[in-house]
Amino acid sequence: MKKHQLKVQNSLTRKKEIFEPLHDGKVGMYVCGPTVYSDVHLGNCRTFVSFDVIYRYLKYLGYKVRYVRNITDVGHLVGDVDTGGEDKISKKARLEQLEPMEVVQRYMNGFHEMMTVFNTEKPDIEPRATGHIIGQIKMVQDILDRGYAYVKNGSVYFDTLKFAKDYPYGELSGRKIDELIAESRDDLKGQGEKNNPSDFAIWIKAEPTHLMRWESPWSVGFPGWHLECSVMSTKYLGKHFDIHGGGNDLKFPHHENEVAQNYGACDCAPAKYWLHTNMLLMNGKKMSKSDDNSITPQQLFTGDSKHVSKGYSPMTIRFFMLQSHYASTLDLSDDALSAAEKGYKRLTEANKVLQAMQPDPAAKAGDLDKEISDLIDLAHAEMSDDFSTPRAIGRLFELSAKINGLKGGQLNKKDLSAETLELLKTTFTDFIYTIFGLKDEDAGGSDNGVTDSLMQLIIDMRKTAREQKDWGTSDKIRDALKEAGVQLKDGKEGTEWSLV
RNA sequence: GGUCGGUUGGCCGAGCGGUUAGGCAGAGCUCUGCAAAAGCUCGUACAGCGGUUCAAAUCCGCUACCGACCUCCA
Repeated sequence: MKKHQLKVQNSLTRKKEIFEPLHDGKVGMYVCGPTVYSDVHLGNCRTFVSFDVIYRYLKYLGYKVRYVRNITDVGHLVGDVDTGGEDKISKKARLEQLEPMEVVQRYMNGFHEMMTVFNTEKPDIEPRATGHIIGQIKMVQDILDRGYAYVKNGSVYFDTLKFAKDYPYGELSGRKIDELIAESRDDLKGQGEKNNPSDFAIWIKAEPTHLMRWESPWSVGFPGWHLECSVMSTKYLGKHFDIHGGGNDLKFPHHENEVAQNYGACDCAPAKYWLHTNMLLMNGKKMSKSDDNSITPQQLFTGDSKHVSKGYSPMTIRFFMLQSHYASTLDLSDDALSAAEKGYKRLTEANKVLQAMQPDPAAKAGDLDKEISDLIDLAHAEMSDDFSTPRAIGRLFELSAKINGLKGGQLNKKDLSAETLELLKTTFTDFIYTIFGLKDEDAGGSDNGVTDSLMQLIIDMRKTAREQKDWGTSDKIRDALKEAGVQLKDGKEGTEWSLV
């Protein structure tokens, strides 16, 4: 099979580029993780599912990937430093009368559980900001030494004006420093200690009531939010690494300032490729914790929300997410979810049929063989084109029609070579499980095949009834099973069943 | 207000200058004892108005909506 060149949409250049890792065969990828001050919501999950697929696909292509995804457990403020911003973790701890680390542990656990439910692979390193305070202090010092920051009353601010003279500040987010300054003229809000409104804190002096605090050369305080990512990506992936990812909403100011800090500290650009996932919408608006336009994964599973008519399984939701491109917005709706649910079932059923299929001994490669090989090749090409899961899924559906056609006798198995059948099988397995990270949910598993035996017995009894043209009995069996949620499927080679 | 992005058939969602995306729903046909499942076929979508081109959903301009970022958010 031809190997397709991987292309990625680089936010930094706003172009789709051929992916070339800095070190042959290896990829370093840093993704901004969650701030663990409350339950994850579905929007977070979408981003991490997107990067999970990217991680999986890179590995599938044979790269040795180091995937670093941080946990922000300090430094992320509510509001601005100057306007009395409070650390999110600290605030939650104060409100719930918990230790800050208790808050962190609680929501980090919840986050991990949800990531498991969505079947995402664990990152190779999951560093936490509080574990890297020394590194952060060091970087603040480096930035100060190189003249891109200044100290004010124990806090340290990044000097964006100075920086912008030497480097292109705003490159990533498309901001212009002049406009950022100009904006402030209209905005009469107090600038506080900052020399310029576009400056940002890299070390913050802690108020006496502040729970999380560390000694530093400038004050007892805590690091600025953007700093942790600069420090931890550098520590684990090097000064210059391959991929930096995160949600679209982090582009500015978070990622922009991260870049500035890296240049500021060591004159080096952190990532070669910046990948940004787009937002999950609900009712046409960004799903957001701040307003109530948000649904928790749990609510979606149980259907306990005004936004859905019923519950949807984690894999249905994962599949739903993969049906759109990671860089497009995705609008969550009940209709879309139930369509995804049926589509997902169609795909998994086709896969079951496929895996049970045996090649025809007299098989010869014909037109059908080529059609199928071409579709397989296309599916790979789609994935290599900026991880286009929706198009790859489209190809899999086209292949599903072929599979069902072979099974139903509309297509002839003689036209499909054993090699291509085998390739088709591995393709489905690779895509569904390895790359898309979907997993079987209805596998009852623990009843030692009792269900299968029972079903076989019932199917046999119905078969006998049908042979005797006892339609009353056979239809009663069929209808009663349907009522119980079991779908009988009469085919050329006998009857099969599946859960509805 | 500034910057950027979007507007595709009943619903979701690809598409980045010429070719059927795909899924769900719907219609017809085949198969079936009747169904279901499955297969095949079909609906003549591209916000509006201009322009460029042999050719535009796709490029350019204007208009209208919608959204994101600019302040914490994946």
